Amino acid sequence: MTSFYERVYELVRQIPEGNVSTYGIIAERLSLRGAARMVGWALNSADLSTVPAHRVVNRNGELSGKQHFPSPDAMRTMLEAEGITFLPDGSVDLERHLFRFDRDGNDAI
DNA sequence: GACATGACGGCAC
DNA sequence: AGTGCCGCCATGT
Repeated sequence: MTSFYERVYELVRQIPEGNVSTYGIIAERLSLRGAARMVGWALNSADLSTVPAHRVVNRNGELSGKQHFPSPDAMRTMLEAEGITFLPDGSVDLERHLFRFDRDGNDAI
């Protein structure tokens, strides 16, 4: 039985390079609407080498999870390396990089 | 088994 | 428009 974490990981892995998603969208995708916290929590136990957790930001485009990376700047650096642009206020330009899982997010896991 | 915690989000004030 | 509170669900103690 697939654990709750694996579902989150599988979904996050589907976020293409140069794109980001939000905890809320992922939670909703897992029928856990309103429980976005669970997503971040799951990522906390995720293997950063196999799960692009850096591509998950809060609904405001802020890197709320940077403190959970090896280095606080790692998240931003990795995103920039993928071509993601940031707004003057330091948040991700969601208008430009938000990935919407356009019904292509394979719900079969 | 109950209580507190947590990488969020929405709504009320 | 900014701040605060409550809700949501899985895990750890």
